Amino acid sequence: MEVSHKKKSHHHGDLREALVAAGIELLNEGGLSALTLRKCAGRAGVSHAAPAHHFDGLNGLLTAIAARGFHIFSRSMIDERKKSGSEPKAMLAAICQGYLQFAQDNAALYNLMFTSENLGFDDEELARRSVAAYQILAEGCAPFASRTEDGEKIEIMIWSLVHGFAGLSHKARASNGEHPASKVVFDDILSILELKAE
Amino acid sequence: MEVSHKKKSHHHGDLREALVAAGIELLNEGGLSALTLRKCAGRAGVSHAAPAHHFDGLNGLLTAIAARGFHIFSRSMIDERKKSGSEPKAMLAAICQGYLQFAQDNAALYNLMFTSENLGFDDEELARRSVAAYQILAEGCAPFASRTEDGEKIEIMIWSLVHGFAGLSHKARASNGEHPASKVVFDDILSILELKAE
DNA sequence: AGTGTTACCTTGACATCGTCAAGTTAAATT
DNA sequence: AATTTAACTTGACGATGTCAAGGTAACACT
Repeated sequence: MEVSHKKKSHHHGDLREALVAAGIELLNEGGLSALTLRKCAGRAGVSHAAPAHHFDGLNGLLTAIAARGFHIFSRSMIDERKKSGSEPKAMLAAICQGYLQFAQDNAALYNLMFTSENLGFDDEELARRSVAAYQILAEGCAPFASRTEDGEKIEIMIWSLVHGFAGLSHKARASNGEHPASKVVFDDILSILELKAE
Repeated sequence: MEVSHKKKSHHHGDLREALVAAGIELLNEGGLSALTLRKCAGRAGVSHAAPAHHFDGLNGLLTAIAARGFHIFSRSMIDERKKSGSEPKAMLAAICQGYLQFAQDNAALYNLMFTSENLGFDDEELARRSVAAYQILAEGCAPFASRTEDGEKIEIMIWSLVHGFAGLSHKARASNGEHPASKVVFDDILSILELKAE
């Protein structure tokens, strides 16, 4: 008996992973309304009821997809951070760049991760991956937390800022560019903050 | 023939309004997944296909609900602003308070308004109401736009901040209080900005 | 090697959903 | 009063999530 993850047994090679991948594909192609248990099953080449043996219904699949989303999300932030120098301000800007890049390239997945009502809060993998993503942003904020101010407040402020900007940018792209947020780039906003390290 | 709004004719008094109200009720009670054309029709006391004569399918109803949402949203910000003094900083804080109060009391409706893919972008009422809501926030930001900095950037920054904070607060309430954003209040974040009028 | 067990998947059914076509009833118009 | 039109109903269709029951291939064990 296996530990429940990574089933590589018979009929299908790794159905669980194939279903998650198919779900992300559908999300990118047609948004949340295009993501369907039956269509995921179809793309994976199995019958419509097969997913039930790997996930607790649709919400279970959504939870697994969100968990995978947070993994990709973290990678996007880390990749950008690696490309920046070691200067605190540049690093934070790079992390935010990775944040916004992911949100832009995976809009439907991002919304699923952050605004879905039906995710399993208690899922271990989802909790771990989302906390890990937050850690990256928090590390980027750490140099700017002076001893008088609570570092947590800085984190929440930056997180709110980038999260909010991502959401508004989505709407800016949906509307036909009439949206106020479309003309402004995030770096300008960060510079207004006049953050100072230490 | 009427102008399409405010049908007070026969069988039902004002079905259009009743359907929107029922939709908001369902949204508050069970989230987006509980919002159904057929259930709205049922609550309004009409048959399942009646809504089709007032809205362009489900997306049309969602659009009307979102438009009504922006109206309530604007009222919430205006109400709080009235309760504050005339000092610029207090006014902006009050507007944000009304913003966050609405987002908290109507979480599902708020998410529908800001993250739904299926709203009619081109709907006249929705566009008008959402622009009106943005105006309120923009007016609150105006005193802080120095001539050297583009006022629009300040608006986007504040909007991103409060929008992002609202979204994170939703997740903080969904998770069981373990979320970082739950311990911090928005006023603390606003004070970090050290905004100065003029 | 043969047998039983179990994990993996299929088939079929059901209720619910959005949508469409056609019909019905009541109001408005002429 | 007759006709037109607006408001709603009825019935049907395909798609969806979920459940129950069955089948099949891999594995375990004697």
